[in-house]
Amino acid sequence: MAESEKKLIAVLGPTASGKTALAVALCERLGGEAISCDSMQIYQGMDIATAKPTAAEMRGVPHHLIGIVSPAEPFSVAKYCALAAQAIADVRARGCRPVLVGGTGQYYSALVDQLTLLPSEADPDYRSQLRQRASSEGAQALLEELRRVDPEAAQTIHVNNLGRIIRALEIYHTTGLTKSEQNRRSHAAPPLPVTAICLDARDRAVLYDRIDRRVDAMLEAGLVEEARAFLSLPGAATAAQAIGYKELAPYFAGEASLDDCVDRLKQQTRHYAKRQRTWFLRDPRMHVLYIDDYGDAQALCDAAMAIIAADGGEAAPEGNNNDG
RNA sequence: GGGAGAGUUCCCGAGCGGCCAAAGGGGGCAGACUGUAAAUCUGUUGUCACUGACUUCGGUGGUUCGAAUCCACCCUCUCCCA
Repeated sequence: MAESEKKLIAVLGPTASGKTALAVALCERLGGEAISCDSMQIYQGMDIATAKPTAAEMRGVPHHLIGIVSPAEPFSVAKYCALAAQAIADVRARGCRPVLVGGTGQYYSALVDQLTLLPSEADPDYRSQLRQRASSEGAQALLEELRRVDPEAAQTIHVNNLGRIIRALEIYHTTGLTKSEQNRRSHAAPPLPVTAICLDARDRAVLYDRIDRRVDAMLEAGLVEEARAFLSLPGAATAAQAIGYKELAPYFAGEASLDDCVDRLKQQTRHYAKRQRTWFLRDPRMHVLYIDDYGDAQALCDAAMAIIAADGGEAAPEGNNNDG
């Protein structure tokens, strides 16, 4: 089977679930290259906080879309999709198997469902204008305005979610099409054939323990200094949202102890992990692999290979995968 | 030893005679998500036979038609004077 006919492989899951290790192992077995699906690892710097794979972890497997955008640059799903589609094509052209790996659900879904994200770029002036109106007239007024042009969208957006209200109005303002209409048109292309594997833990304590240990390791690796440097940079819209920096700000400001900030950081990471699970696990195409079902990385990789084989993307690996 | 104050549901914290299973926040649990997405937002959170009943506001005993709220004593903690 030609590489271009084989399904894309995707290794997804909550943070600290072991995506990188599994993806690298799969690449080694399948002759693959990893393509990151991570809204924060895409930025330059920010190495510790975003847990970018180290050279040792990559074990020589090429990784794409990591550290390629300046944190000062505005980034978006649409840009990601374009870059990722190109990366997938490049890997295939090289005769290699693309293995998507990451935890950003929105990027993953937009890419794999091949959403056609039409013309509407952000319009900063219009946005700030709406934001002003929201503070003077209230968000309810904006929602009512949206209801007039796009009742369908207004129905699904909560008043408190101002960002979504503004974006919906912005879409109409910049394209003349409603968000609902755009959403319908976005499904012009068929979804990419993919074997998607989501890592998860049956026992949530297992995942949370991994998160705690990872944060501790980040601190040892110099997270505090990286955060101090990052926070002193001028406004980096999207990048500034990364978990790992803003949580330490109270410490730098002398308003909280480092320990308290670190606890907060771990907490925020757990919340994030939950949101990731919610996103990935609702996808009916998702194959779930519970990390606590497997004794070692080898067994986990065998299980993943079995899923890939069963999903029609690859010949079954030699050896057996039955003694998990 | 003397004086002042505090003990509330998983945590913090409001309540100070009925409208209190008890505001608000945190945490937990669940969910949404189409150019901010590691973001933003929603629901839910004593128990049960769940449009009702039952148990709960440090403990015990009172006052009252009625108490988390008032009284007495006890226990614990904080602070001030010795």
